[in-house]
Amino acid sequence: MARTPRSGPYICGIDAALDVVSGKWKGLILWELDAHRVRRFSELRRGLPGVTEKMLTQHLREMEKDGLVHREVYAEVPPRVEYSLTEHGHTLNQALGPLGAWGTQRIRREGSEVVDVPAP
Amino acid sequence: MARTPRSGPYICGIDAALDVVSGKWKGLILWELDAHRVRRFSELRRGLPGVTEKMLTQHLREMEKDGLVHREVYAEVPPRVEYSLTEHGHTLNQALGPLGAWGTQRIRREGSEVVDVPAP
DNA sequence: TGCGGTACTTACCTTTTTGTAAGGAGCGGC
DNA sequence: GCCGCTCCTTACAAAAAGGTAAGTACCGCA
Repeated sequence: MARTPRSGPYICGIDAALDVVSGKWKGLILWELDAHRVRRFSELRRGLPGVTEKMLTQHLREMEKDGLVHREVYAEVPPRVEYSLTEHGHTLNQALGPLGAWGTQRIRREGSEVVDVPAP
Repeated sequence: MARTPRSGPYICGIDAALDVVSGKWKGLILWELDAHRVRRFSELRRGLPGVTEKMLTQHLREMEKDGLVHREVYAEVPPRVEYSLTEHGHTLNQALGPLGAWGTQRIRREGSEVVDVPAP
């Protein structure tokens, strides 16, 4: 998604919402953070099979800028950084609920493969 | 979004749903078709300020393949083609409802510009 | 001394998506 | 005859998104 011509002008709410969720891993990041409340960088990486460190940081930074996730850095060695959903991130996730249900139906209809990621 | 490695494997429903809605104009197309029930190609084009004919056909074809829109061709001269939502397209739109509301809130929060498209 | 673990950044390259411009088929109107 | 209308298609070009690989800094452990 474009980063520069960001933040509108939007034609409708869908537009504005899709803007913050579209990105290869954002849906999953939201899902992971919602399921676990708090996750460290490496936990997220392990939770998203195939994501690279670069993409993960990039997406997390964008979501932070969009006010969806909170980033807490602990000045320790080795470093520890914890990510969690903000209030807005949480409400977004709730708004995504029906969409997720629709998607699940679609998967069922199409008989597409689904990769199941076991929640630890 | 990728067209070739389509239809999964998906990790969750959100994933599957976002796959069919991500595309620069898909949200708006859905919105237009939901608001007017039936629209001709040229009406859609006029309804989506800035869309090119190529992108519009491309997106409509993908959405047709995804079972979201129905395409009715009338063998007339000049040609007439009417687009409408299928049952799945309709339920998708309903599932997008909460997301749209969230987006509207976000726009309000951020004070982003919104381009209002007058519904004819 | 060298390796592993953490959480990144940076430079570079490939793939995907979007845009630009042009053409086409058939008919009515001037 | 030529223009305009409709709904596209095609070739090409630009922009954006994603991916690869390497490097950084600090410490504990063997």
